[in-house]
Amino acid sequence: MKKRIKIVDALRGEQVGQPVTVMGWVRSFRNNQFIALNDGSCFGSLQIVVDIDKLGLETAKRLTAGAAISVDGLLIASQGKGQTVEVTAQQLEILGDCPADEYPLQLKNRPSLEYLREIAHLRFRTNTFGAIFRVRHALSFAIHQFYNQRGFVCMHSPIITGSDAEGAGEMFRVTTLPLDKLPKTADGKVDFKQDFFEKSTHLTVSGQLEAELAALALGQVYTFGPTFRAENSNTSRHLAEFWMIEPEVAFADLTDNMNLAEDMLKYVIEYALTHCREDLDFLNQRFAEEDKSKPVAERAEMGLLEKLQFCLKEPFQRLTYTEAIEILKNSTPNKKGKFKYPIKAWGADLQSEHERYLVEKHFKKPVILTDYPMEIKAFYMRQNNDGKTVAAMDILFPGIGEIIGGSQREERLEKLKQRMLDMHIPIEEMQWFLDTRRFGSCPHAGFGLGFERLILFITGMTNIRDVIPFPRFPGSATF
RNA sequence: GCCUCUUUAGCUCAGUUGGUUAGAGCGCCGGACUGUUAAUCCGUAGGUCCUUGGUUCGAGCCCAAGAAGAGGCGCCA
Repeated sequence: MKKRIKIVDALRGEQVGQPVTVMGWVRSFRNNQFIALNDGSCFGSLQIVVDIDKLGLETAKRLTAGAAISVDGLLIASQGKGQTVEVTAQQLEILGDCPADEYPLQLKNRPSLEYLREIAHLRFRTNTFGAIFRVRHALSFAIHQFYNQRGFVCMHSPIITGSDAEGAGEMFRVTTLPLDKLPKTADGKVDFKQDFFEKSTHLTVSGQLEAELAALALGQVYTFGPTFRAENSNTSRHLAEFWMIEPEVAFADLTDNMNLAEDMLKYVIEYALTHCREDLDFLNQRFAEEDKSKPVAERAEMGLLEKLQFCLKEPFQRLTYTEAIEILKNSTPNKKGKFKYPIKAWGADLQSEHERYLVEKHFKKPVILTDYPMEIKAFYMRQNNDGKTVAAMDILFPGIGEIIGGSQREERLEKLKQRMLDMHIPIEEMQWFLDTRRFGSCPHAGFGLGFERLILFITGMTNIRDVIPFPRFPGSATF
């Protein structure tokens, strides 16, 4: 293959006056003269100027939207308005035709996100999804960079787990047993001794427990991997397969945990703002247009970029569950009976409507809620001295709700065992986990960040199925 | 899983109280065009009105069931 320069580099204009080869996909062909060429290396397209007589009508007709071409030419300062550089074509080769009468993406059409979801294999080629997936990459990279700079070890926790006590919901079974004739034991149950791992196994719902094991030796670790939930969740915020970041830190308490989470979120937002400017500008514009079509009462108070910058300069609002209940109890919607689930007493689990009120109406900024009632939280969270709350924290973001859930972990063996007994967690199968508390236990804390929810927030998209290349959800594993 | 809404041309959508031959913009196809910027201009074609059943002289429109999609809720990240 001929050596090409990427369009992102060509647009920088440093090579003006030099012969170049560029390759990409035609976005549009105007006036028998101008090709807008995009190669995915950046949001923008490069203008190619062709001489129709030299090119020939037969070739010109094949310059349809989506066609892959290679162009040799001279990179020059643009002779027209609207762009700084362009390429005058000397040689043009069509690498792959794209029949316009069959190709579903035409530049001037406005396909809906729902329609693009049905052709997810092609939606990468649109402005919107190009921008989203470049931002997704940048955020992924920024997360690794953030933890690397702080001396964390990236830990690849297992995807197949033999533990069914991770405590985070319904799991997908992993098996090689023949489903049409399952081997049975004497008492009629499935005989997993004959399965691949000689035991019952599932896809992981969390890497946290494994991360704890590593953190109690390496000090600071994080996982960044796929996570699976077999829940029948039909919302714009849930996926059956999603990516989660789970840091775990030894010698850290709940405050350290909150500081780490807030620092990380701000770091990656800042990273996106400085490294994805062009893509975010487009998404910002898209967000504004979407907003305009909504009824006035539902419109966002801030634009996308404004919202991201606001998050950087304001400290997140930190308050306890107990304080939040007081605010909610005395809130106008609660008094006027506007909540579907009215706040009556301490101990109730907060619903989406309550979280949204706190974040979007009361504080108007990201909120960290801490010290939840023990009864509504997981077994591994550290019990507070009051005997009724645990050192948990949830970070709530506008529009998407819970983006981070975490806690200081219960490091005291007896308290942890008692809690597991109370909650019917099979202690015998969890000895490997309890060993951390037997041998050199120490205070430690961690949290889980839903990667796609972070991308939702930063891109201003509203459906989680639009920020992962090939979404998996109940009834759908196409592509 | 529950509630609400939607489904009309390739895409995005109008379609009046149930009444003749179902419309628009864009795209596609054909033509024109050497400084365009979602290029523009001219012309043509294109429909299982989601499916099935029902009411009616007559259904895109009313009723029932089903399918697909979206939004909200629950579960959570």
